[in-house]
Amino acid sequence: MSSRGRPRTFSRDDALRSAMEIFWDKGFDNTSLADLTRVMGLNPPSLYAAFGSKAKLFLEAVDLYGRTDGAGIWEFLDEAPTAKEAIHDLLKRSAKNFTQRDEPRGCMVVLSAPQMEGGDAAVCDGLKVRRLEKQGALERRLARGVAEGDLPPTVDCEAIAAYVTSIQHGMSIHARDGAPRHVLLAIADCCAAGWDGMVATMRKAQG
Amino acid sequence: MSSRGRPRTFSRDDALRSAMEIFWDKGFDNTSLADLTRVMGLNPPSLYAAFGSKAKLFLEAVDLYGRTDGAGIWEFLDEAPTAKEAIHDLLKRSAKNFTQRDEPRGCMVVLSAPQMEGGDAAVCDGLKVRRLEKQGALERRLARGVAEGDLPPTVDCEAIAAYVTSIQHGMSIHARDGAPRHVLLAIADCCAAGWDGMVATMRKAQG
DNA sequence: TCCTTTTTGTACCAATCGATACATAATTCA
DNA sequence: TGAATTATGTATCGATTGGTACAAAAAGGA
Repeated sequence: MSSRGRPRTFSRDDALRSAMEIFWDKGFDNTSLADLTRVMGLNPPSLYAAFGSKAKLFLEAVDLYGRTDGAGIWEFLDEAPTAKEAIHDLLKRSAKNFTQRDEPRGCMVVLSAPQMEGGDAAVCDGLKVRRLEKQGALERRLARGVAEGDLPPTVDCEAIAAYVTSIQHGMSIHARDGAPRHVLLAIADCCAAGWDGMVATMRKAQG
Repeated sequence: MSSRGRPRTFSRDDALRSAMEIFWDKGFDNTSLADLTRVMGLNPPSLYAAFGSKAKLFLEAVDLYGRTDGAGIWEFLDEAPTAKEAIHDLLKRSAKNFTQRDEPRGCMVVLSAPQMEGGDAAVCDGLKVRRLEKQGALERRLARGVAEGDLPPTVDCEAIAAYVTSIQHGMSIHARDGAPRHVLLAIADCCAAGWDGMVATMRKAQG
């Protein structure tokens, strides 16, 4: 593409990963440009030339997170033979992923920028969109379970998807509060233990 | 007490409530001193004389939240005849409380300051302590259910308490993401629908 | 009345925030 | 080689941050 001009002396990918790590650890607001230039090993003009702005860099970092450290959580969702197994596996993977050594605890998409008034709109919306995308994927997986017969047609897939993401998002807060891995795994087991009764009892449009 | 000196011209209680409302809406970091002095109707020296610092004001505001807008959620916890009813009521009240008109959505204790590296330690720890206090109250209510026989003695009260708070904390994020009230209520119903199967299936120390 | 105590408003502090101007260095293309 | 292009390091921008110094004002106590 652009081979003209002075070549950059840093790896864009490495710099982006460093940015991801500190954004994940400190969050968008608590991470300053001084932090970023330090861990990325470059000066502000290079950062802005390569990434545009702090907010754009953050969104690229979130995408990298979704492709790397955050990806494993969702790996078995579509491969699981039943919706029940898919959900239980998702929550167990979340429990493990949120409590790994040498990594910030919890999910970057949930924690790194609170959905508060006055926050950077692009950043907050970007994270919200990513959260809702995963919830949509979950809802589709549940609908597939209905189509394949391992879930009764009476279940409300939207409600259950919201229920499961609620548990998963709450896990991130527990992880940041210091909950040990076995507690997060126990949360996943609570959901699994109640599953059969839930899908048998619940009905759509209970209003 | 101290009747000497020039009397203050503002109501400390009213000012604190105004501070609570904007902290709840914008979060600790996104709320500036300029915001606070504007909505509280006083100048910085008066704010510091009355409340000490931004962080101390915030913690007082959180306490006020716990005594007022956030209190209703927990009202029926100890009065409910069974643990199951107590939990289902707690989550239904949370769903309603988190989606009220003319109030910020979600729980102030969960949302207003993310537990991130580099944040104000007193603020983050203060919120964490309040979260864990509620989780402890929940765990005690479950233990009471065991003692009174409406829960089998095999259940892991710590795990279930973490499971329920996970759902509740996740609800706050859903509320901020714009989920309508009926979706949050459906989450509460999912938990209730699975309850009997969960307590019948789960066992302590499954490791 | 005078002294002490406390609050008030103005004006301001040093520090940090995200973001840039500018000159220089390093490369490709002609 | 010379022109065009891009990246680099230094030094800094205006704005905003949380927090105060200071003197005037308003009360009680002697």
